[in-house]
Amino acid sequence: MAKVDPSLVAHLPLFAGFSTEELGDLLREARSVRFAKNSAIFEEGEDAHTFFVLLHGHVRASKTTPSGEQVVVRYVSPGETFGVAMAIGLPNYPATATAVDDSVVLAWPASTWPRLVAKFPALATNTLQTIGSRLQETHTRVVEMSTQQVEQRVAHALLRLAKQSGRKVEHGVEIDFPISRQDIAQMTGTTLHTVSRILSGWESRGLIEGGRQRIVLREPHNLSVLAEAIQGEDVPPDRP
Amino acid sequence: MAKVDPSLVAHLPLFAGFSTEELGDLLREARSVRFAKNSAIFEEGEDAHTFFVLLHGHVRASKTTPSGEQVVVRYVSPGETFGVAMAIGLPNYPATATAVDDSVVLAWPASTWPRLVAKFPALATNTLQTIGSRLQETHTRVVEMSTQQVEQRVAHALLRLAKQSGRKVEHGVEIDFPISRQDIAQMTGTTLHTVSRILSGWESRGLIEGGRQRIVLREPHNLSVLAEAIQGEDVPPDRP
DNA sequence: CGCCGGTGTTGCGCCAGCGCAAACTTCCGC
DNA sequence: GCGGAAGTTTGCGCTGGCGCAACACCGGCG
Repeated sequence: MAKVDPSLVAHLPLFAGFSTEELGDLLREARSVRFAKNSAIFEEGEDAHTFFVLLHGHVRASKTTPSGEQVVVRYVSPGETFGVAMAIGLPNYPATATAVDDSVVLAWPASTWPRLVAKFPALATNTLQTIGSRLQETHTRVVEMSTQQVEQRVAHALLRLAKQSGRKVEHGVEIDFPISRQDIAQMTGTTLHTVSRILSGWESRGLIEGGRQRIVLREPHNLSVLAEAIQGEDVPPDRP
Repeated sequence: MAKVDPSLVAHLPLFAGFSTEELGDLLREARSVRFAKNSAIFEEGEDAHTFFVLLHGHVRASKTTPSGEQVVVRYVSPGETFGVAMAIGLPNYPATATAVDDSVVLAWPASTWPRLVAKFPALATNTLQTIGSRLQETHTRVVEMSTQQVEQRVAHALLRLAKQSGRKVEHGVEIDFPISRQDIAQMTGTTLHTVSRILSGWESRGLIEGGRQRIVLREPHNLSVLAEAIQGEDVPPDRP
């Protein structure tokens, strides 16, 4: 637990439209907490006692099916909120959050939410925007899973990861946190075997450079070409 | 365009926590509009000039891919909001809305949203809850598409449709609006051929009763058994 | 420094579901 | 009541991607 400098977080979408004093008010109620790499921040089903803003590091949100398979819901980047279950009326977390890297978060007790929202209405509208974009992204994912082949989906996933967490590196853009083939499989609805095969193929074509929990995009452009590959070039069957 | 009786809509989630006068205020700004079966309410990409509450009928929200394939995002039931793009900061509708039945909606000009939210903060929090549940549902869909076979996904889709729009009928529960095999395919990420085969199979087993744009669930229970069918009964592979 | 567990690669066989094609049924408009 | 369009069913062959299995690699720890 530590004090947080308001100026460091003032630009985050969640705090848009807040004055310095208001921001101070808000931050006074938060604790700053550190989570070690691979530690759980909260578990699916646990009661949603806290909501978070990620300050540093990366967090994976995932859901587990009754039969034990995991699906990655999203990766959280610094500046984003997560664990806002109670804001949308859920008493329990709908997913598990794991720090994939050493991470630092701001944490508010969920019980403060109603009071904070009443005091700062912008909090509700800002959160609405955030949840709205996530809904959009998730719909995009559904559309991709419905219409595209595995290879294209993986390409899209990598490009998205690179955009949101890419670090420029000598020969391209590297995804800035440890990510396994298994993780990518769980993001795209396929198996680690298939992902491995696809990445191997791309690596031999020079599109990417792989490694243990590590991926570098060497030719993002050619990758996006691959991602948009058309399968049905003919006229779409319309509705009446 | 017509007046709307506040008492008819007071119980809707969007208006939770509103006094009768406040509700009157809100409704005064809305028009009531009728859409004929199969008419478009708005199109994907169009600027989001209006937001809606469905009073009567059923509306399909769908997205179209660059290559022309359609994916059904959801079916809207009476009492639900739709077209709230601007509330989440989008200038354009992210999907197309089509009346699948003769439908009646309440329509507000999008331009009134900021003023309404400022005046009635509950509007923001209620919408947040709504969008939040939709996000949950969409995540569920992603998980299903990632882990289940087509047959199970179709079973889930039918059960969900029956729950939200089922009409009790002599031999079971009928889905209360016209829905084609194609529609179901677009909800579950498969083809109308596969859906047709699956439904035929179920019909011959007496689980359902089909017809042109019509489905009756005769044995919902057995259908849910089918939906939960386990493929990997073994121990799940954990993370470290 | 050598072992060991987690991670990644690759070959092989199989099958769920797709694509194509053709026929059939139902509804609607004329 | 007749024609045609939309929706549905069904057969058939093919293939993308899965499941299994074996192996290779890397990095950390004792």
